[in-house]
Amino acid sequence: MTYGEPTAGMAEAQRDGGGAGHERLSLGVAARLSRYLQVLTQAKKMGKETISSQELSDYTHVNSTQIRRDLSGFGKFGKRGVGYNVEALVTQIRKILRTAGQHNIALIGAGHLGKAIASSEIFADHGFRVVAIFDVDASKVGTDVGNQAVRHIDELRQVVEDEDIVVGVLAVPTHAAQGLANELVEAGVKIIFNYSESLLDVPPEVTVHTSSPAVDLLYALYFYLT
Amino acid sequence: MTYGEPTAGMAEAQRDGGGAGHERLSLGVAARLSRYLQVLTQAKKMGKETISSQELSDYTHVNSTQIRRDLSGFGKFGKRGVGYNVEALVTQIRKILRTAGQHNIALIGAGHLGKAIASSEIFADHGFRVVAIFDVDASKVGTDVGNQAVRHIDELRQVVEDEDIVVGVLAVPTHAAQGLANELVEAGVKIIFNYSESLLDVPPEVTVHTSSPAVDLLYALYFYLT
DNA sequence: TAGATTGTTAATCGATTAACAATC
DNA sequence: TAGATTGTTAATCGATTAACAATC
Repeated sequence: MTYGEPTAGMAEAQRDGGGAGHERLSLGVAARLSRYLQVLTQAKKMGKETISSQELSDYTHVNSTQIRRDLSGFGKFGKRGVGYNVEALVTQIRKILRTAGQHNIALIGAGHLGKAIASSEIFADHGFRVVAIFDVDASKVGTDVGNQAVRHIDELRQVVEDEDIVVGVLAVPTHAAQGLANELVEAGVKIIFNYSESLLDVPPEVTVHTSSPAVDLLYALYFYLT
Repeated sequence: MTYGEPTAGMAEAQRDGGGAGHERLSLGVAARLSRYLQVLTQAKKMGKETISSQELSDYTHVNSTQIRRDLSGFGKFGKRGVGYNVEALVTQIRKILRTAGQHNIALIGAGHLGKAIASSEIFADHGFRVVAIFDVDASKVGTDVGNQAVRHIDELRQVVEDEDIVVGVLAVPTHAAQGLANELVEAGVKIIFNYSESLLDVPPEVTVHTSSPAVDLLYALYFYLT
């Protein structure tokens, strides 16, 4: 039972790999592990000590058998009759996803959405730290948002370099998104999280992830209506 | 894309009976069609008249052969050598997803996030209309957000009934989310879009979709780091 | 015509699921 | 022990891909 290894010749280190696995996870496995992590992180905050695959299934909508299968590919993390230790599982999954460390992100846009993001803990809980907030609007530059001073976009390149920023979050109007995406790319950012509706054109080495709540709603609605 | 979101009773996959489905779409197909719709909607706004499966692939990260396969299951929408007519395809997919109509939604929370959502077009573009905004904070009630007056949460039940609201969007702090989810459920809402981190417990007939940008970032980061 | 792109097939691979023995 | 839940198997289903004829 190997997970996502279109690359041949790496069949080892699977069973009890834990963090020792060297294979790239398949897209599906990586996506699901990330979702388990989301639930586990919150469960941990709520003081929950153990969690069963069925409970994880209820919150993630992933089949419980598949959850057990996903996890057992990396080790025997559970205890029969009991479930999984929440804290230990968080640690294991972070190791598997190699995202145990801290990551600095740049936030572009100090409007309502930017403020909401800056003051939220959703990123912080997963090791992402908003180290700088930028805006093009001179009247916003210098004001405080989420205990940081808003900087002018001209400082972007320098900050990305100094802070080793890989991720940029675009919380700007749709019409301004492509231009600011270009600036992020030029500054060296590799992952752009796009909250606008704009279809962003970027070089192949840059990944764009576009938030699309309406699409998610359409999808949920379809299954409600049928 | 949302990977693997099985719900109970999704076993009815679509039979390729050649054409207009009366059958329920598989989760994967419904999720992908929703994403095509997102891109097409924006492409239409930008004045694009035709789009190829390869272009759709670039923006959605779905294989182009699969896109053609998904679409050809419902009809011959494309023109060889040219591509798909954007406007016609939007209409077709809306029909397939049975979300061609308008849907009223209730927004809970008039903070930064609530304001960002209310003034955004992301929902409106897909036929969702925010018909009411609620908050528990008396000092916010009556103020204008996105050209609507904020109402007190006590009015929720009546408004849901009057406006035939199926979807509720929770843009509130994590600690308040469960209580307000309960109110939404009691008011008769069937789909809750949760922007907080809270793990919401709801009855089985209600669907919760939790926004999780940090999870999406973790996922993107994994593929950048490996 | 020449180039582009769809619609479709067939083969393969990965994901999903039910079921249940193992074991806490 | 009795109940609960994991870890694993085997079967099935869906996704992915290459390839290419059809046709704009």
